[in-house]
Order: sequence, then structure tokens, then C-alpha cells
Amino acid sequence: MSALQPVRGTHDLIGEDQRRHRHVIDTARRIVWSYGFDEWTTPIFEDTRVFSRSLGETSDVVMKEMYTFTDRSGESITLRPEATAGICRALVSNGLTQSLPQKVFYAGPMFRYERPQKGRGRQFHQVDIEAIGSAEPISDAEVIACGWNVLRALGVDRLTVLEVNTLGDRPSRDAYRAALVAYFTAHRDTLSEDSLQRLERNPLRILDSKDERDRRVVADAPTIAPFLTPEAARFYDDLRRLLDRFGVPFRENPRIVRGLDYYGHTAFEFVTEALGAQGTVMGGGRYDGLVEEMGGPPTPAVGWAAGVERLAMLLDAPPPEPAPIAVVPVGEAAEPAAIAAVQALRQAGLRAEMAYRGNLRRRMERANRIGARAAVILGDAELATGVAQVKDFSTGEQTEVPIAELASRLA
RNA sequence: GCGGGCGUAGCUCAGGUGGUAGAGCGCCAGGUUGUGGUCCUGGAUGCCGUGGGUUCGAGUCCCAUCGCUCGCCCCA
Repeated sequence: MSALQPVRGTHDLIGEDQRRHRHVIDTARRIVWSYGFDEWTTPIFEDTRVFSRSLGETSDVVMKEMYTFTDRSGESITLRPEATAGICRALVSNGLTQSLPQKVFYAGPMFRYERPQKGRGRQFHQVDIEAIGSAEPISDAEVIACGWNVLRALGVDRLTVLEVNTLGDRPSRDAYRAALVAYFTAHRDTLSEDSLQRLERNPLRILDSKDERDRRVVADAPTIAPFLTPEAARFYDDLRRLLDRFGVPFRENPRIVRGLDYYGHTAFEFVTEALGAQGTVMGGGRYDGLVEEMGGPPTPAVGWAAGVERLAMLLDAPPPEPAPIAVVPVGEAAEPAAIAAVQALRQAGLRAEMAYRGNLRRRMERANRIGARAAVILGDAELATGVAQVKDFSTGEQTEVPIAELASRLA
């Protein structure tokens, strides 16, 4: 009981857990491929500045959640808390700002130092797409449609709702922020302590506070709509129109706020009631300033990230594994023939294992335990005739199959 | 960083008011060394999370501590 345990907030993925996890990633990869995205893999740790600069110095991620350490050469290194910053860094590092647009798919582990909860770990996994170099609202709509199709392919779309909002462009947001600060300052004596802090750092986040006191104040708070510039308003109109055109159902939620500073215009979340406090299963938006932060030219971009663990928990059941074939040699003389047979099955693309321990009863037991759909029995009699006994485990029936035809007959 | 719940076999969990630890599932062996799944018989498994206290005696009561879990904050 006091043996070594995984580090707090990390988990082993074994058996069904692993199958669910892999199914989420495989499905996302397949759907996203059909939209023209290419997979990238970047390092799981980066120069700390990649994140501190891009996520915003006042974001919670940077202030208290990063796994940051100094390596042996004295460099400050951070385990990535999210994928987008690293992708933008890679875009710039590889000179790909010269060949836009880039449509990137990403799958891998992320790290955040937090108290673990349902659907939240210190190491967790995301799938992620980024359409970099696309400024038109049609790319936002297409990115969202792509995410929605991933959820549909996973069969979890009926458990989730898409909520969209606009954060406007820079002038819209500055004007709105000023109005919010004025409004909340006037009501500061009724705000929660947390929200008084937010008023200093990021007043937008008061909007999605769960505190009772805050919610009453928020109910009458101004919305961004009257502060949108004509350009920002039209962008949002276009987005909603195009979502309809793509056939993606959504509802507007003016309280959606992104936690990271680099977002503007489109913000969206696919949320669910099924995961307790962690309702967001996929979230994203537009981040036109980020590539520039990384030292590249001004570059528009839009994307989303989805939590693999959270999606895996929403899955009904992991997809079934194809059942293997068990090859069962009887007696030492049968070993070479059994090895040849099992290799032939594998060459034919089948999943096949040998059961070679114990008496025949043990071997058949083993064959059953690995979930085999059939057992190929090879003993002295079979070697003499060149015909194997093949037992179908679902029916219990046993038939004779020439050894040379095993692969084709069992395919 | 702050709150609630829970720690007994590999897993799921029983163990009124203190008397030296149980079930089901799983595992191992045999019934059957040329036939699995079903069935029968037998077996192993535990520093009862850890440390301390009360007591003749603690899984049970008290204190502390660690871990897990759910929630707040924030997010995928």
C-alpha cells in the first residue's frame, strides 16, 4: 500500500482507459485530416518565455500553474501548459510564416500545477487544431464545424452545447473593458473578494464568476454589443451566419471569456452537464496577435483545444478490439508448424498469438482469456494430414482447415 | 491556497455498543497431460494508509499525518 504511486494529478492509462483515450485521438485525427489539417509534433517543454510572454503575465496559468524549473545549464524551462504557444513558436522558428496558411493538428500531453478534480489532472492530454494565416470569419466557422464533427464522430455531440461569443477587436475590447471597470467599480462593495482582484487584473472574468453576489451584479452589467466597432460587429454577424451555413447548431453566451490574453473576436466553448464542475470539453477562438508575440509578422489565426480525458469520459463505450486468433501447438513436434502458422496469420494482417504453456486444457483456457475468436490446434495428427483443427469460440464448433489455407480462411 | 467525503485482499465492499479479520469477483491448483467459456472441489492472498495516544486488549475510540476523491479559484 505504501508502494510507489504515480505523482499527484497524473494517471496510468491501461486497458479500457487507454482504448478510450486512443479512440478520442484517432477519431480527432481522422476527422481533422478530412478538413486538410496536418499533424505537427513539438517539444513538451519550451523556453519559459514562450509561455510567459504569450499567455499574459496576469493569467492564472502563468501566475500559479506552470511547471517551471531551471535545467543544468541554468535555462528556465517550462512544461507546456497548452499547445498553441508552442505551435506559434515552431511556426516562427521554422520560417513557415512565409508559407501561410498553415493548418495544424496536434495531440499530446500538457501540464498544469493544479488541484486535481474530476476531469482535471496535472498531466492531461489535448487534441488541438490551429488555422494560422486565415483572417476571414469563414475560417472561424470552418474550425468550429470541424470541432463539432469530431464530437459527432465520437458520439458525444448530443451531450454538448456549442456556445459562442465575440470579444471584439482591440478598440471594441478596450472600450468595453473601460465600461465594465466603471460599472463594477460602482458596485464594488457587493462584489466577492475574488472579483475585486479580477477588477484589477482582468475585469472581463468577473462575467463568468460563479459567486452568488457577483452573479446579481453581472446580470445587469453592460454587454459588449454596443461597444463593438462596425468591423467587429460585422465579423461576428458573419460568423453566426456561416455557422448556420455549415449547419452547426449553437447558442450565444455573452459571458464566455477566454482565460488567456491572446484571444480576440471569436470565442467559443462546447460545454456539457455530464462532467461536474469541468463543463468545458472543447474551447477556442481567434488569436490574431500571438504569432507576432513570438517574433513573427502580424498573423491572424483561429483554433481550438479539446481535453482528451474529458471526451474519453463522455464516451459510451470504447470501440471493441478485433478478436485475435490463438494458435495452439500440441506436443513439442508441433512447435515449428505453430510458429510458421502464427507468423503467416500475422503477415496476413490478423492479430494472432500462440498459447504454448501447460497442457491442452491450459492452452485453450489461455486462448479464451485473450479473447480469441478461434483456436487453431496443431498436433501430431494435424501435422500428419496437413489439416488443422479450428475451433470457433463463439459457436463451440470445430472444423478442419488445411494448414496452408489458414490465413485466407480466417481473414 | 481553502472547504466536504473516503482510506480493510488484485477489484468492489461487509465488519451495531472495543475481544487478535470476512464475502463476492478475480487469481492459483485439481476434477479433464487432445479441447476454452458453464459446473464441482481445494488453496493463497492483508504491517485494516502511516505515526502516536487511551485500554488488559484498537479495523473499531482520540490526536496528528499522508494519500485519494469531489468542490472553490481557473481551465481542456
